[in-house]
Amino acid sequence: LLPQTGHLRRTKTEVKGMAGNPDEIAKDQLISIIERVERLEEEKKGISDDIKEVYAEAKANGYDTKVLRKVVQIRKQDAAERQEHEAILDLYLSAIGLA
Amino acid sequence: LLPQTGHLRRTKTEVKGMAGNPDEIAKDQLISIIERVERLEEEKKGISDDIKEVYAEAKANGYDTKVLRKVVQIRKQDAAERQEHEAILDLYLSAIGLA
Amino acid sequence: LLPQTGHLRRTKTEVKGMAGNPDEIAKDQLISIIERVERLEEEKKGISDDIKEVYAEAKANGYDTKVLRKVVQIRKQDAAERQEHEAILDLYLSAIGLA
Amino acid sequence: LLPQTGHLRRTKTEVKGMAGNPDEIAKDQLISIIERVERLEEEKKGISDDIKEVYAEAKANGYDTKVLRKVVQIRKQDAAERQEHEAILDLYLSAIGLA
DNA sequence: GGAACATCACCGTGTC
DNA sequence: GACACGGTGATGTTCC
Repeated sequence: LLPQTGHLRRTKTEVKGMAGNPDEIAKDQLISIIERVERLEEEKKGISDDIKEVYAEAKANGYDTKVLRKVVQIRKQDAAERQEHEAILDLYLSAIGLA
Repeated sequence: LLPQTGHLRRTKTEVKGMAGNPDEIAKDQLISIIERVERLEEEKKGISDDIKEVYAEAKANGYDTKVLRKVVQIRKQDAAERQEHEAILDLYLSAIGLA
Repeated sequence: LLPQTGHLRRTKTEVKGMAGNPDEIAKDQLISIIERVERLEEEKKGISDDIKEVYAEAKANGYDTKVLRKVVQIRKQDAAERQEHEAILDLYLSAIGLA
Repeated sequence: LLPQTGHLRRTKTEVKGMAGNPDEIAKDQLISIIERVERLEEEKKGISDDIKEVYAEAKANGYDTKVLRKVVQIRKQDAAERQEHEAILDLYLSAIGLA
């Protein structure tokens, strides 16, 4: 679990030092990583729930959520395509020395 | 696409009125729904990127991201399981008439 | 739809040969694939219906199908978990260089 | 877990009878239900795996599995529609007394 | 190839 | 008692 430093780590019981020793630091770092990820995933779940709410509200107003989802999807694709087209254009411009 | 109001809707060209007519309202509402969803999905993507960053940073510090992801997953499962066990208990109690 | 062989395929009308030409073979192969999948999906649906029947019969005998489904689910999870635990152990052992 | 007979069941320790008493029967019945479901779900999983295999084999032969899946889906929809159409036709025929 | 995500179908429930 | 709804579990797709 600990970062791989290229050698087998000393076991915890070998460590007699004060707080601040490498193992402690690594442990804190590990906990920090885990908790940051967990915090972000909670936020992400919150957003997902918000999206569901929007669709639920739309449905309550008589919209067909399946169609709505399709619309959002298509617009996303279009946006991606536009970006793609610009990238190609840039490529062409570069190719003829007009970057 | 428009909310189903139970009758055939007037076509747009029949409408001569000022802003504020039902079609306009419906259109605005539709746009509002789409944009709210799109905004939220952007936020969601941002969070996903943040999570990737955390893992990337961890990897740079020598951690095995595969293991890290596993740890996060296990902790999530454990939390879910605790909840699940309570739900099962309730279910069983109900089943034997001790709700 | 046809398998990509890396070159543009001859159109059907160009082919004058007897049965056994590549296009025929490809066509037969395609039909075979589709029909095998369809046959299997029918079987699968049959099994799903059988499962529904078992639950329906159980319900008729006074069992709470919700609880029954839960029991089946739990047993499946338990089996999966046992497998999972071994996988985690392997992963951890690898992580500390004891693969 | 046991079938609901409308009253709280005697606890097991109250039962002094020989094999063949109602509790034993209920228990056997319960086990039978669970095992039949589990057996069927295994079969179902087997079929699913078979389907995956067919697609894998098709892929190995150069087919685009995404397209293949689409084809299967469309054919299924068509079949369902045909059935639907027949049902509507029957309905109309009944309506005019030509059932 | 496996995990995360979105979609889809089913089941149980409330309503008329 | 059928139909619509929400929640839940399975399936298919995408990303890594």
